Amino acid sequence: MSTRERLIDATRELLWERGYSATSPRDILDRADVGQGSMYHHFSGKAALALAVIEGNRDAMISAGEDTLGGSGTAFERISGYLLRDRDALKGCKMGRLTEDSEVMENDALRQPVHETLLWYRERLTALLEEGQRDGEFRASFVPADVAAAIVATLQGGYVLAKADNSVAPYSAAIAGVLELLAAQRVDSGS
Amino acid sequence: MSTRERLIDATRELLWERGYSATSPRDILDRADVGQGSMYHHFSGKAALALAVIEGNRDAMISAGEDTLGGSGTAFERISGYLLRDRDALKGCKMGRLTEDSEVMENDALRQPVHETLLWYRERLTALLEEGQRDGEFRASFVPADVAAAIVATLQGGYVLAKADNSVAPYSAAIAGVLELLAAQRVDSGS
DNA sequence: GTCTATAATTGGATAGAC
DNA sequence: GTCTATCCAATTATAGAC
Repeated sequence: MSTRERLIDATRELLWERGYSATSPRDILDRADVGQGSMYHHFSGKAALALAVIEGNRDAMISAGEDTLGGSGTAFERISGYLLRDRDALKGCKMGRLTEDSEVMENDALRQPVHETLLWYRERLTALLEEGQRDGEFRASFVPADVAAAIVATLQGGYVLAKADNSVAPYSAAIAGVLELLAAQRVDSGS
Repeated sequence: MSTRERLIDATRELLWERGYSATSPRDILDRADVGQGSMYHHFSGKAALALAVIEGNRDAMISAGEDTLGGSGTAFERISGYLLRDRDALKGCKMGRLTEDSEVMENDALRQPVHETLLWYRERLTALLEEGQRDGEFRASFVPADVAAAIVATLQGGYVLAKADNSVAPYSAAIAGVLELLAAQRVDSGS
């Protein structure tokens, strides 16, 4: 693995674990086992390195999302597959956590890929819910864009609850809760 | 207002705006318009000052929650009143944001009041949803503790979406979405 | 109780050897 | 391309005057 790749990987891990502000160049160099000069040879500084990482995360997350949400099965099956995907809830979302990092939110270049990722998920879920309503799978009694936002928010908020509780239990409960409510929207749900 | 109170207020604002790690003693002293020595006279350091603030936030948030969730009206009315309460979504939750601050989560004393606050809300909403099911207001087709976690998570995640979008729109959509799903659980909802 | 001065450490970046 | 040495500012805390 190249020095550049080692820098990217170390930064990716640290941004996930501690965020941007709390990650120092020294932390990155120690974890990548690289000298001071190498980082400033490959990148103009900490912000440029972080930007490369965050843009890579955006691409990977959108790709993974399309694999799950654009797969086969009913809309409900695809959404529940997405929500129940195996995750380390105590680590949280590598994108979502950056929204609580002021330094990231105040830097338009860094905020942009975070924005694009979460927007993509809301839009993709909106399209899937609309499809479900059109096909008669779901009742027409909810607004797809609203429920899409609620689904993404439940995931993001589930991580918040897990971290506060130092336990995955409230994350799992939140996911289960939104699925129970969504299941009741299926026309064959018997309600 | 006493020097001590000014220190507390300045710290409360800064913890909400930037979190704990990104707030320096100097930031606090500047905003409180207090000299270096005063802070170390009233508190043992930054952590002790933050603890006083976070515990105060916990007490205020639980008190405000009981006012709304323990008020009059049906369970649905009280929950929608809580969710639709006027909030500055771009500022987010002063407690929730601390869960993304590693320094806070790794300090048990600081994490404890954050945990207690979010736990209290989940438990209070669970009790309210159970009450609604017992009274025949809600169907028995959902697990109260799951939906309670989903409601709190939607709020917390709604703030994440708002910050990423630099707009309150996705926050409002997420709240609307969870309310649309919950409304369908009312026995007189016609679904 | 509050102030200014200062210390020790870390954060982020640069210089220049190899 | 990578390294070590170094620089300047900011962070957190202490000392000691008033």
